[in-house]
Order: sequence, then C-alpha cells, then structure tokens
Amino acid sequence: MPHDDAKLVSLNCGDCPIRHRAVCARCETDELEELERIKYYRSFEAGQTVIWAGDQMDFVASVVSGIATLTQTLEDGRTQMVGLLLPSDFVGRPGRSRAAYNVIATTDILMCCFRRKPFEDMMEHTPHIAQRLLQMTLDELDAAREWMLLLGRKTAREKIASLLSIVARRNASIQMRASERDMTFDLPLTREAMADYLGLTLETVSRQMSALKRDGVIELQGKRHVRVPDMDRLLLEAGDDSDGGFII
Amino acid sequence: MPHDDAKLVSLNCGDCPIRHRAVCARCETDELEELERIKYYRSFEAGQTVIWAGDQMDFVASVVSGIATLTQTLEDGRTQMVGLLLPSDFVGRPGRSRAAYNVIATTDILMCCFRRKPFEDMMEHTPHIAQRLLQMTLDELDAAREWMLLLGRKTAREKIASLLSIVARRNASIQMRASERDMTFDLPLTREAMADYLGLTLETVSRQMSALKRDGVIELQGKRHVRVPDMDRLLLEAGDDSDGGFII
DNA sequence: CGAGGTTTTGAACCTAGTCAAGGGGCGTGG
DNA sequence: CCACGCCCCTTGACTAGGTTCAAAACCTCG
Repeated sequence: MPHDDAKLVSLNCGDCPIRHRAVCARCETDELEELERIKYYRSFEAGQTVIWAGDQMDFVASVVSGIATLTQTLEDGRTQMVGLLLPSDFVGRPGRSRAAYNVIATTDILMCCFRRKPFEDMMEHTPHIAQRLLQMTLDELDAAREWMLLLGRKTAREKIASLLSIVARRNASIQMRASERDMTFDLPLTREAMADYLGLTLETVSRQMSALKRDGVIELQGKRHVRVPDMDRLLLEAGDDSDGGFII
Repeated sequence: MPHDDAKLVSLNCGDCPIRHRAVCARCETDELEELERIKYYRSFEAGQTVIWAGDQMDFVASVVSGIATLTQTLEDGRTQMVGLLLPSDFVGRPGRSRAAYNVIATTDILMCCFRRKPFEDMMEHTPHIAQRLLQMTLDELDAAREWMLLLGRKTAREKIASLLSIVARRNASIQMRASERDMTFDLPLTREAMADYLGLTLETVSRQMSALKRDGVIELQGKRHVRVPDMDRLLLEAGDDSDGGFII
C-alpha cells in the first residue's frame, strides 16, 4: 500500500486556490457540494512517488499546490518526462483503472482526490465537468505537441532555452508582470529532471547551462536561481517563432 | 482561397464507414440528423495542403478515408510531425478559430466537415458529442506521450521498428487478424514523412530500413511493401515493454 | 528515352552521449 | 566546531550515433 504517509488536510472548495482553473472551474455551487462529498486530500513530500505506472488507481485528482512529473520508462531505465503537473492540473483518466505513467512529486505537493467511480458517475450528469476536462485535455495535447517539436527537432541549446522560457513565462503569469524584459525565477527541477524533460543527459544539460551563462543569456546565483537579463534574447535562442507560438 | 479543387461528395451518415468510431459515434438518430444539416464533404489529393498553421479555420472535420499528417515547423524549415490522421480522426479544435498545425494529405483523402460555429453550438446541448470528443482527445494525448518517449529516448533503429509495429498493428486491427505472427502491409509514408515522424533525417531512415532488412527483421518488395516474418522480433527491436504498452 | 521525384549508399563531420574525476553545499555526528 | 558522507552539479577526454553533403541507382510517367 502506498500513500501511507499522506497527511490529512481539509479545505473548503470556496477557498481553494485552484477553484477557477481546475476541473471544477465551471461548476455551480450545488455541483461543488456534490464534489465536496467525494473529495479528500492527500499530500506527498518532494521525491515521493505518487503512483507507479501499471498500479491500480481508484481515484483521479487535481494538483492543488506543488509540482509533480509524469514519466515513462523503457525496461533498461531510460526515462522520459511526458508531463509536468502544476497547480490545477489533472491526474488520472476517467474510465481507466490503471495508471499509465509514473507520477512523482518534485516538490512537496497537495492533491485534491476524487474516488474514481463516483467521479465518473458525476461526469455523466454534470456537463460542466466534462466540458472543462475536455478543454484542459485539449490544452495538454497542444503542449504535448509543442514538446514533440522540441524533442524531435531542437538542438540541446535550443531545448534548454525553451525550457527556461517556459518556466519564466509561467512565473511571469503567476506574478502578473509579463511585460518586463528582465526576469528572475527559481528552477523547480534538478538537472536530471531537466534532462528527462528534454531528452538529454544531465551532463549535456549542465554543459548547455554553462554555455548560456558564459554567453550572457542567463545569470546564475547558485544552481537553481536564474536571472534572464533579456527575455527576447532567450526566446531567440529557443528557436521558436517570435510570438512564442500563441494561438487564440 | 484554398480548397478550390475539393470535389463534392454526398454520403448518408447511416452508411458512413466511420460512423462508429468518429466524433459522432455515440449520437442518436435525431442527433445525426442535426449533424447531417451542418456537414459537407471535401476531398483532397495526395500531397495537397488541407490547412496551413495560422490560417483561419471555420470548420472542424473528421477524416473519412485516406491519411493526413499534422506537422509543425521552425522558421528554418525543420519540421516535426505531431499527429497522424487516420480515418475517424478529428481535425480542428472547437473554440479555436486559427489552425495550430499544418494539415497535409498524404494519400487522397475525404473529410466530413462541420461549420465550426454550428458545431460548437451543438456541442453545448449534445453531451454525446463532447463525451466522444473527450475520449478521442484522451487517446490522442496518450499516443502523443508514447511518441514523446520515442522522440526523446529511442535510438534510430528502435524508432523505425516502433513505427513499423504501429503501422502493422493498425493494419492488423483493420483486417481483424492480430493473432498472426507474420504480417504484410504497405507503408503509407515516404521516407521523408517517416523521418519527420521520428525526428530523424531521411538518410538515417533509409539506412535503418536497410539494416533491418539485412538483419532479417523485415522484408521489402519495392520501397513501400513490407513483410514482417516475426512480429515478436519486431516488437523486441522497438524496445517497448513486451505487451506493447496497452493499458485498459 | 528523358525528366523528376524518391531512395540508397558513401565519406567526412559534428553534436550529444559515455565514462571518469572532482568541486561545492549541506546535514549529521564525533 | 570540524570532518565526513551524500547529493547534486560541473568539467574533461573520448566515443559513437546521427547528420550533412554528395553522388548514383531506381521508378514512374509523359
């Protein structure tokens, strides 16, 4: 039995930090009440495995806070990250009883879980949930496809620059100041996790980080704290279209 | 204006070859009638571009027959395939007015199109469509993630073997004889398209095809016709788990 | 038969991987 | 307080897998 060490938490949906971005975003008050009855919280510490691929999984969940990764592995141990789970992201698939991927907590995380069967039943008569889940899944599919371009066609340097701009952009959107050229943030990932994200080795990640630093594209304070003096320069290094690939 | 040369076709939903697998799979007769009113057919010849990324797109569609590809490109021309569209697959995204990817017909194709606005409206009050679309999108997301593992972590030889087993398996499922060890099929893709799928150059694809042939994993009659004498051997070469990665 | 597109093959090159050693920060325990 | 071990990261030297550039074979279609 996993999850033995999950701590118990209680939270009112109305006060939930991801209330307006998670699967429940479109739910009305009465629908929230129904969800409230089947939900429970679980927390995991940084480094813990939330679920192993192939495990029985009788819940689905939203990430409330913290960061987790979705990874896939080949028998010989080669591993590829296939998803990065941020607050409000959804874990699990309605209608599927076994996990398809490993879910690993990168930082301490809190998850809002729903027992799978009741959740599936509720989806049947609550279009608001299915609608929101569809929207979220379509967004994830777009992100996965962007990522495929990165994995298949970008150079190591471009891959690193792309990852940094993604993290920077996400950070900016949280702090609500996307316009500034100068950006500072903490990398939530180890070099190894970055390598698994980008389809590289950790040595290559390290070398390219050093190269970007040497070339003045980024500044490092410690291993994880990054300053980007010129965001446009970084985006250029990432090799994307100048607009960052946004489509409305 | 593109699509000038699209041929007109007429088809009754009841007789449609993708009736039970496309977005409309779960629709009742009355819902089909409503769809029938907003649908129209378009056909494209092999090699034609159906849509350019960024183009205005005022329809969504199902592939009825033939094969198309979804590709993304960097400014310098590097291109990565991010989706392979087979009969019953869905094109376009409700709620989005501009295409995110290039859609290119690989063979002659026939598409069943729905004007976007009416389709979106219909989705609102027809849960059967949204439900089916969610299911299809989740499947696509799984496929994309499997693909990410391939792009990020597999060797050229494993990539080729993986692609061949995917095509072989799909072929078997259409012909309903998955149990046979020996399989024969036509590759629907050029070497260049294979390369774009796998994140390789066409030269590498060609070399690895030759190597697999030399090693007796596959037999070639012409460039495109493939015979796999031992499917298990091919799956082994693909580097996946022995079960092919199926999860129920 | 010739033209154009597709594929194969060869040789040189280069990017990223592999293997190995060492640095730096941090917590624990003497 | 310092020493030690541990983990994470960096750097170096070498290797290998895949790309690039180039040429030629193959196919199909007019």
